[in-house]
Amino acid sequence: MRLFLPPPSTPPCASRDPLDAAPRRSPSTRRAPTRQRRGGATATATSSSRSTLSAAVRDLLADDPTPRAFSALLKAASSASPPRPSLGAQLHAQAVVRGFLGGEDSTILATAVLSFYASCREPDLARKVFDGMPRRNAVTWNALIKGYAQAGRREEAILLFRDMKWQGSHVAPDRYTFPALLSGIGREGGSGRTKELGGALHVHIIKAGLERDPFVGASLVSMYAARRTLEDAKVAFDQVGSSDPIVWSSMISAYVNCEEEEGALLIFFNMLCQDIKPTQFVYSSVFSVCGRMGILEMGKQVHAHSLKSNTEKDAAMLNALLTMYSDCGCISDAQKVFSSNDSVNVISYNSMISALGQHGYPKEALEYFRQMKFAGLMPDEVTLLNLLSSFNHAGLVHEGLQMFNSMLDIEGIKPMYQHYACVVDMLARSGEIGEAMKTINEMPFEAEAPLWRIVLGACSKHRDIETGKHIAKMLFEIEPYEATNYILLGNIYARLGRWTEAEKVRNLMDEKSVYKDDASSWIEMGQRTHRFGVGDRSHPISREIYRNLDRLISTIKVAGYVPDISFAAHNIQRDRKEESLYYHCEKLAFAFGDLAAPSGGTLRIMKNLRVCGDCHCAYKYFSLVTGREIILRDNQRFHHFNRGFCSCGDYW
DNA sequence: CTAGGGTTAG
Repeated sequence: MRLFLPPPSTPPCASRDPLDAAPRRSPSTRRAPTRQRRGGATATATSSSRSTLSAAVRDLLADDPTPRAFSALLKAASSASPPRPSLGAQLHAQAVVRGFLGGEDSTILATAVLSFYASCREPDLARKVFDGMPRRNAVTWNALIKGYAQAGRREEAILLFRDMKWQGSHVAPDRYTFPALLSGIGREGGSGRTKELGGALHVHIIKAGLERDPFVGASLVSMYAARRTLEDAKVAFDQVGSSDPIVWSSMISAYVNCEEEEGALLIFFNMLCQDIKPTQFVYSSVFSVCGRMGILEMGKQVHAHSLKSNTEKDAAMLNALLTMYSDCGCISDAQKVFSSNDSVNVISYNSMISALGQHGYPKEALEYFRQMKFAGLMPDEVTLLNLLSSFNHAGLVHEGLQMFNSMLDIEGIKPMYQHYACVVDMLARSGEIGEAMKTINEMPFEAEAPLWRIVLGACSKHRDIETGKHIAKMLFEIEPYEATNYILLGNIYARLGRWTEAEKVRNLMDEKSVYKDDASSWIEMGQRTHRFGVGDRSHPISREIYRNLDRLISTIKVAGYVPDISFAAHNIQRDRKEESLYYHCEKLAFAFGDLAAPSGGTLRIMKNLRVCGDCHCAYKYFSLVTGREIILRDNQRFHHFNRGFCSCGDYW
């Protein structure tokens, strides 16, 4: 496997100025910043399409325009990004003035106006046009249905679908109707009823004989995916039986949506076997899968594949690639992807800021933030959230609070729930549990269980037993089957050495049959991923791994490591607790990596749960005695261990 | 230069 990026021998950005890597953009070429939408074009593309479109409208109105010309320009205006409602409204008004609308033969132009409003998320304006039309055809109905569906007004879209058949006089739903409808009913909100609705539409599709249409099929698959009914999505996918890459990409994202990463990869391989050329959409999804799974080698291979296949790179694909490298622990490669991207957008910056935050580089994140504004891109809610989060990971409470308090005034972004949650986390984590509770009480949102759980975790860390008990009690009522709540409360007792009470909490879990996901850690070596559970002896060279681990433990003990048995499993006798600590999955993964990789090299290790406190301490010593850099990803963030220190500064 | 369609990234 060829490396297309230099191997990660260069240290992460700690020693590099991220601005060196970032592309230089001249602010003078930009107009006043406009807020970028998801999926929007880059700022450069936007400003040019903006001017040409305005010019076209000017030219048109100066001439003696025909209805055909109006239709064509309306079409162009509805695909402008960002949407420009005023331009279309102007054309609409001019068409009225010239008497082009209202007649029997004005259906096409009126439909063009209608779909322009629909594309601007103004279904009510579209409806007005619709109601004023003497004649309508299938295109008209479909455009209006789509307008409502995309604006999230499901019920009205469905009603129109029904009316279309009865009132539309011989206008039958066609292959355009179902995608228009399905794209709207999949999304969040709604409940059992929409689920039935999806199935009912599927029946309509079959009755209409459209189940093999790729457009219909792709939207049907994605509708089921959004409703998280993967089995139904598979049925729809098989029914299409198409080699259309969009149907396949829809199926891949269905797996991703339903958190079936392996399944998504299998579909991808299947696709390659059948010689179906992956699109940017497919690569984006697969990069994301590799990142989530933390499988760098696979990610690199897919990256290489995308380069060889001459797929045109787009912003979304490169952003997914960037995130893949970061998620696999390669922050400097993520920066390289950013630098080589000549169509960076808000999401590129957000992704980079998020990555730097997770890896513990708040200053560098802030630099990208400055660079972003300098480039004329408007920070959005996610930008601010990622910055706050980077401060939180680094324990920069003062800076974080300052940014939070000024975000509305300086950036014009009103704090949302997640911003408050991040601040509460920040306060609680740093020991200001009273302030955290105060913020929860004063914020304009109701705290949800995950936030309470964060505060509970902080109570455990800072030994605040009263607040912890109070929160735990509440959480047990809201979500009695969430194992973490019990474990955190148990930890509070355990940390204070109150073993009987800790035991009581654990017993409560058993009584209610509440289970936690088993901890596991994995490391890639060559083309394989090696996964370890706690006390796992299933690895082919298990003996050598344990021997190496024992050796490592003795060495780090000499260097000063003292085991912390408060992190030992509960159901173990006291005198065995210390020993049980040694066989935590992350220690096994390191012992294996240390054996299998050339000495002195960087090891990247992943864990599905939060890293254990004792293992965190042991890793610092591991890095000291083996001279290795260790990059550990847990379910929260990255830890970079080097020469006996962790990048998190023991604050996490 | 007459109107309508599906799938990606933080």
